Amino acid sequence: MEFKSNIPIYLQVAVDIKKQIVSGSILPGEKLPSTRELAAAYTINPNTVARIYNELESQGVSFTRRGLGTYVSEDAAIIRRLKQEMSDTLTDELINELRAIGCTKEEIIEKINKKF
Amino acid sequence: MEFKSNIPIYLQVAVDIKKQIVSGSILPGEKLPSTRELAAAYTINPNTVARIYNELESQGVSFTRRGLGTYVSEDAAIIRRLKQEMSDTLTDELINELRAIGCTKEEIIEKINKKF
Amino acid sequence: MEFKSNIPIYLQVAVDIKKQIVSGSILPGEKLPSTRELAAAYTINPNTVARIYNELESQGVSFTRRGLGTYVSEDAAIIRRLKQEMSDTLTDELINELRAIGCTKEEIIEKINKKF
Amino acid sequence: MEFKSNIPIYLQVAVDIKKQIVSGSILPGEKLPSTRELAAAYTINPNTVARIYNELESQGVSFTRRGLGTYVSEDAAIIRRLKQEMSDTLTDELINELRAIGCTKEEIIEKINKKF
DNA sequence: GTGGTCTAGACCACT
DNA sequence: GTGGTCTAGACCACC
Repeated sequence: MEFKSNIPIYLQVAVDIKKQIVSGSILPGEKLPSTRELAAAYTINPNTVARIYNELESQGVSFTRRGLGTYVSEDAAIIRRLKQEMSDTLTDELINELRAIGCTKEEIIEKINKKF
Repeated sequence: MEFKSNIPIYLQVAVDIKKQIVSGSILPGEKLPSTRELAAAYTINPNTVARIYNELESQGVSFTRRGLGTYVSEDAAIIRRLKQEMSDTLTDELINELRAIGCTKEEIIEKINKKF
Repeated sequence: MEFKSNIPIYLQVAVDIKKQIVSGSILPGEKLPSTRELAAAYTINPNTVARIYNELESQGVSFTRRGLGTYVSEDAAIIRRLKQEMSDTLTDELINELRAIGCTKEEIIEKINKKF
Repeated sequence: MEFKSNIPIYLQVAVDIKKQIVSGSILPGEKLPSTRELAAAYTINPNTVARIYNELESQGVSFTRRGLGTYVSEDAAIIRRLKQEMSDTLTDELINELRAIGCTKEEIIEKINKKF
């Protein structure tokens, strides 16, 4: 994965993991990679991974079992909320960018109907 | 403007200018800033500006008048095509992301109806 | 301030600051010490202070102005919620400890009536 | 049991034992563990245990029968006084904290009525 | 083995 | 000056 320079790595990776959770490629209750594994996978510092897992945990997306590892939350409501948030963000971006270049609401909806 | 590290600056600026053209903040036939002006505005190298104007001209978006400067094309069809291209690219990208996290077409359209 | 060994420093200091906010010795909107100042005051590492302010911010207790500093939230509802949380925690502790040594509810209430 | 770093271990263990006596999990007249047993139970030094029993005996909570061991006092008045002391100390501490964050007597009593 | 915490020191962007 | 991020390396508690 390549990182964008203007967004903190820990946020980019957190979003990446959240996408995998929301899309179902990581299941509720599933164990996430160990901090050292993930650090190696992204070639980042283990402390940065700790921060990522911290971020996820503070959002209720994951929880940790001491000495065992970090797990995805099994709470379906949280996963739903997460999907809601992420799709809202993406939709907002879509609307703003298209509006900036002068698209009307109808044009946008037409595009989506055609492209999806 | 902030540049992303993984995309050439000249492309990022070209897209930025094209957005302004497509949205109407720069009008057909209008004179674009001089190389030195644009270099100063974006705090980039004048060589990079030359590349930007090359890029725009090769797409038919602008043309140069020897000794006078660079002008936006007056051909409405080209501007329309440009808007079409840009909005398509944006829509494709974001729809892919939205699909990846499991959004249906109906969900997206509903969101747009609500937020626009 | 002396730290208890079994509780993370960043949590102890965060609680300490929250007490000051709830009790009114730090007012809503007031500027908190700079990270380096607080680090010196508690003789801890600036990184640990960053974590403390992070913790407070993620709880909505504070916010930061880039290049200016960290400020206590001006949202009265958040301060109220904070007081609620902290008094609940203390009351729970009081109840649990006294119950552990065999006090009845009536004894506890009598004590409070007498001591307060 | 976890020890706090800033309070002598012998005092922490003495309090722990007194809690058990006051709550009734250790009965009046009951034999307390031998020095070596208690040292093993808390993984502390036998010398520290001697100090603990000294502390208890000086408060009249326990007494030693030469060659037999240490026993909890059978004097109900002493146990009552002990309970009084311990619950007073605890209540004082926590009431101070609650007052410091601006809780009124009524709020605390209401909370206790709700939670107990 | 796991995550959690802390220090030290660096570089960045913003004001 | 401010906070924000990241790396490096250490030690701890839990399993």
